Amino acid sequence: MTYIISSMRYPAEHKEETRERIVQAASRRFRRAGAGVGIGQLMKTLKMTHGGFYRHFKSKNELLIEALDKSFADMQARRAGLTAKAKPGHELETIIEGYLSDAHCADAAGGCAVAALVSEIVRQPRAVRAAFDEALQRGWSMVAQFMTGTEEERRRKAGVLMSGMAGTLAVARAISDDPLRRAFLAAARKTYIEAFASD
Amino acid sequence: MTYIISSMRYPAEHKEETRERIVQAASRRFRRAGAGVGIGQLMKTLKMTHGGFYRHFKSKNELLIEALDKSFADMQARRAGLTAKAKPGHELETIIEGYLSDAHCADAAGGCAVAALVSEIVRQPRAVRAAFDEALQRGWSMVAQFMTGTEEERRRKAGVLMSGMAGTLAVARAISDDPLRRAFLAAARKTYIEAFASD
DNA sequence: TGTACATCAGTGAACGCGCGTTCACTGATGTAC
DNA sequence: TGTACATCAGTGAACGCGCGTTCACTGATGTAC
Repeated sequence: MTYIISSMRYPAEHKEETRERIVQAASRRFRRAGAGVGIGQLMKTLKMTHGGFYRHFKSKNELLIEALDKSFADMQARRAGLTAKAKPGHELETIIEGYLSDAHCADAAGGCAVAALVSEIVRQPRAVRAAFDEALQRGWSMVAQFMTGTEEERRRKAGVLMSGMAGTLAVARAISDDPLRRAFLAAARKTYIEAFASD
Repeated sequence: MTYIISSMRYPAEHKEETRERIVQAASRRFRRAGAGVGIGQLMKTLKMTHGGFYRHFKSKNELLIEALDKSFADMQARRAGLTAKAKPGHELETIIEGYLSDAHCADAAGGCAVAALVSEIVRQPRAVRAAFDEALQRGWSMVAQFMTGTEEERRRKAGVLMSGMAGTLAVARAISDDPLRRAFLAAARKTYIEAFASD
């Protein structure tokens, strides 16, 4: 009974660590290069071969789902840190400034998964879409706490704000002229703050 | 001299017609299924084989660019028709209502290319990105005429509005629950109209 | 402490598949006479 | 009007390539004694 468990050659952490390294790398890669990134390319980054991948995940979709979850969790954590340090009553402003910053625009790999992958998600299998969907709602309700109105209203407002900013950020990334892109982001920050954080 | 010209077997329109049918089909297909759609699949829709494609385009990228231009042109035309029929002073409201309508949400193939393809565009070759970029600016300046402020301000406001709505629409398409999606779109229409069309 | 054995994370060849692109061809049509 | 010929839009086999996934294997490590 305990035989099976005690016969593990590696410390239990070893495998778990590799798995996490894969999820971590995938989370960044997918955001930077899209959901079309191959298992082979990905494993090469980790100095491993593609075959070993299937010791950890039963399919690429399983990885995509976990990588998305990781992206959202990281974003959530960073946002929590940001709002905790913000002047009370200015949390929304801080969120908007951060989301539409030049830094976030330049760092797709470490940024919001919605901005990086929106239009690709609709084309993914049901399970992936469902994971994305859920994470989305979770992310929004965190932002909703800084809104005014009934709970329903606050959740909706948060959704409109966050999805709008995601679109704006994604479009900003498609603008190739540097000063134009920066001016566009600045205008967007101003507009979103006026519309959502000026009560 | 005239020999070469006069020796064409088909009426000059024939080839041009086929080419236009390809662009038309591609324009819809790319918006529905993403830029990853294959030449083979596409030509099959038109009851042709993939080989003939290269009589009309020198590469898939050339088609992508033309299909994007077509998508933008169609959208522009539809928008012009909509605003022409709108009550004077209510053009922006009409644009927002139309863009964030349930109908547009359900019709990705016939809808806005930005909402359908934003996050994929950044990963396309330079030439494609440039075409997208230009079309974007053209589309925005059309909407800008209904804004207030200096020309610069109006263009920026138009960009923020349109890119925000594109993100919101793209996210709405990822929401799988039907009533939730509709409520989300309704909330978005209200928010965008208040923020942009209530002067 | 030293040796025999079991485990299994990771390797790399192989699979079937669809991709973008090329190319020798076919056959319907137009023109020349 | 009838026949011979030229054109070229469209066909379909073939190419090299990367994909997701499978699988027999290797070899470093842990456990049993």
